[in-house]
Amino acid sequence: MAATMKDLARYTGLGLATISSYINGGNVREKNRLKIEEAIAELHYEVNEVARGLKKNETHTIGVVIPELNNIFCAEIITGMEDILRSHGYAIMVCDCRTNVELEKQALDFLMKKRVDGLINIPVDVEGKNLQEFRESGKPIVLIDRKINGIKSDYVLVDNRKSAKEATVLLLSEGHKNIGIICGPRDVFTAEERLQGYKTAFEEAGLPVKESLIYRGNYDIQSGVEGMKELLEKNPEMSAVFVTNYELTMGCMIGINELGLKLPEQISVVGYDSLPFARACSPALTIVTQPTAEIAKEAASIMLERLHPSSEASDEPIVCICQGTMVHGKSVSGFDPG
Amino acid sequence: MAATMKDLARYTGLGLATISSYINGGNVREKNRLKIEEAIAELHYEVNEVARGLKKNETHTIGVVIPELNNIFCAEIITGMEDILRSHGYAIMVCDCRTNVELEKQALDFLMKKRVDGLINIPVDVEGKNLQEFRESGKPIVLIDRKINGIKSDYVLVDNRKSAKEATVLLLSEGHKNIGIICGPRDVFTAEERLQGYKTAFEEAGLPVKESLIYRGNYDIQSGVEGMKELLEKNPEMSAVFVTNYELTMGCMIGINELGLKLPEQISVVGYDSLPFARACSPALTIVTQPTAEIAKEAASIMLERLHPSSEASDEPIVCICQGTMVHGKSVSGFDPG
DNA sequence: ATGAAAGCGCTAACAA
DNA sequence: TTGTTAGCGCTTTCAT
Repeated sequence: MAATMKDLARYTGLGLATISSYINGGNVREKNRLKIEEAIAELHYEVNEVARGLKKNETHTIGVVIPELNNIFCAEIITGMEDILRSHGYAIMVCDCRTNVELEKQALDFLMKKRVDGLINIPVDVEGKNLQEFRESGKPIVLIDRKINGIKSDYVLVDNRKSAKEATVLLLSEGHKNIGIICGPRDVFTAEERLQGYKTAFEEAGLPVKESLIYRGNYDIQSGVEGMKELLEKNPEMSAVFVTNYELTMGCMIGINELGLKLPEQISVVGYDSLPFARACSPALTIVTQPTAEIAKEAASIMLERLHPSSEASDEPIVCICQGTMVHGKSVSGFDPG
Repeated sequence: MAATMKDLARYTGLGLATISSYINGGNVREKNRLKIEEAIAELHYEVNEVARGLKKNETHTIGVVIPELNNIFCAEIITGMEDILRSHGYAIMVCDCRTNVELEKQALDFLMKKRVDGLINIPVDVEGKNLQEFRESGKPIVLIDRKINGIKSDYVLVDNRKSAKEATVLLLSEGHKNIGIICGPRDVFTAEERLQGYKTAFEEAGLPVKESLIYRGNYDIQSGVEGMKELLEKNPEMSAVFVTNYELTMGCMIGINELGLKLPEQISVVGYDSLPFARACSPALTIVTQPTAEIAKEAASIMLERLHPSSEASDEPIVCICQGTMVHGKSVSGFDPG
C-alpha cells in the first residue's frame, strides 16, 4: 500500500494538519520542512487525489464525450484540450460514443458517477435530452461544433455556412454550374450548415439548386466513395464537387481514383479539413480547413474560466465562433464547356 | 449537491447498510426495494464513484500514456481500447506526452496521484526509468508497440521486422536495387526494427546495404517530405522507396507531388499504416498495414485479466506479437533500366 | 434482512 | 506554526 499522510505524521512525529499544510504550500518551520521532505522521499509518498476529491468535492477531472475518437477532427481537438487542461492540473476522461445516441447517454451517466468537474461534448443527441441530467448537476458544460436547438450553454462553433459558401462561390466563379455536394447526415448540425452555405451561394448567384446534385451520406469514407459515384451517375454533366468533411473527402478521392477521373481536367474538387492530406493528393486539393487548435484552446479556456470564475464573471452563455480558411491547391480549374 | 446514500436512508427510513446492499445487488425485502427505488428516482441518486474508489482502493480507471494522440495509429488503438474497457466499467484517462520524455514522466506522476488501477503505455522513454515508480505500486502495466530493454512486463507488439522485410523483398523481387528507406528516429524501437527488416532483406538477397539510401527522420510529415527530397538528391539512381509510418508516407507523397514525379513509372513506393489513405492516393499505394484493432483488443484483454485474474493466473509476463499485412496497390512496378 | 459504527485518506475548522 | 477532531460518501464487519 502507498504511504499516507498518517504515515508521514508518524515518521516525522508531527501532526496530520502540519503535513497537510506543507503539502498544500502552507508555512512550516524549516526544521519540520526538512523532516517532512525526508519522510516523503523515504516513504515514496504521493498525494491521494481520490481522497482529496472526496473531501473537496472536486476531482480535477473533465469528461470529454465525442462521436468518434478515430476521426482526425475530434482527435486534433482533444489533443489540444488535453494539453491545456493537464497543464492546469485537470485530467480528461475521454468517451467515444461511436456516433450513437444511446452510447452517448451511457457515457454521460458514467462520467456523472465519476464526478467529473465539467463536461466537454461534441453532441450526438440533437434533442439535448442526454445532457439534461448533467445540466442539473450545475457543473459547467462546453458544447463543441454542434448547436442544439433550445439548449442554452457555452458553445465553441465554427462558421460553417460562411466557409461552405466561400467554397461554392469559388467553384461558381470558375464558371462551374453543375456543382455537386457530398454532405453529412441530415441530423448533424454542421452538415446542415454546410449545405445551407452551398445553397446560399447558388441563390446569391441567381442560380437554381438542383436536388440531384445533393448527396447525403454519413460523415465517413464509404459515403464519400458512394457519393462521388452516385452524383456522377445521376449528373453526367457535373463538372465540380464540394466535399464537406475529411472522411468524405478521402472517400471522394478514392472514388475518383477508382473511376479513373483526371483532376482537375475532368472534375474540380474542393475538399475539407486536413491540410496534409490535401497536399499529399495529386494534384494538391483546394480545401476548407477548420481551426482545430483554436477550437481546442477556446473550449479549454471557457471550461477553466467556468471552473475558476474571474472577477467579472457573468453567467451569460459564452458563444465562440471560429472561422475556417480556404487553402488553395490545384484541384479547381475553370469550367471547360468543350 | 447530489443525493447521497444517507439521503436515501433518511427518505426510506432504512439503514445505510441496507441501501448499500441494494445498490450492490444484495437481497432486500420486496417492500423496501420499492421504497429505495422510489427514493433513487425522486432524489436523482447516482453512486459516487469517488467515495467508492477511496473506500475500495480502486478507481475503475486506467491511465493511458501515448506519444501523440493526434496520430492515427495511436488514435485507432485508443478508440478500440476505450470501447472494451468502458464496457467493463473502466474509464480511461488519456495523456498525450508529445513524444517528450519529461512530459511522459509528468503524465505518469499525474496518473499515480489519480490512483488509476492500471497503466497502458506506448513508451517514449527508452530507458524505462519513467515507469520505475509506477511499477513499484504493483499495479498492472501493459506496454504497447515498443519494447524497452531490460523491462519485464506485459507487452503487445507488432512483428515489425517481418513486415519491413516483406515490403523490401517485394521491391527487390521487382528488380529494384536502389531502394531508399525513410525511417523514424534511432531511439524508437519500431523504427529500428523496421530498418533491420529492410537490411535483412538485402542481406538475404546477397546485396549490400548503402548508407546513403537510409534516411532517418522523426515520425512526422515534415521528415517524410525532406526524406524523399534528400534521398533523391543523394541517389539519383534510386528507383523505389519504402516509407515506414503513416506520417512519413503522407510526407513522402507530398514530396513526390512537389517534385512532380510519376508514380510508379519514375519511382515505386511502399507505404505504411493507413489503408484509406493508400486507396485515396493516385495510383493507390502498396502498403504495410498494422492491426490496430487487434492490438487494442489484446492490450485491453491483458489489462482486464491482470485486474481480475482468472483461476489459472500466472505472473509470467504476457507478450503478444501481432502481425502486419501487406495490401497491394499500384505504386510498385518492375524496375525499368531504360 | 437490517442497523450501528468504524474507517478509507484527505481537508478545514478550531484550539492551543 | 502546530495538533485535535469531524466529516466528505461509501463499504464492511459485527450485531441484531
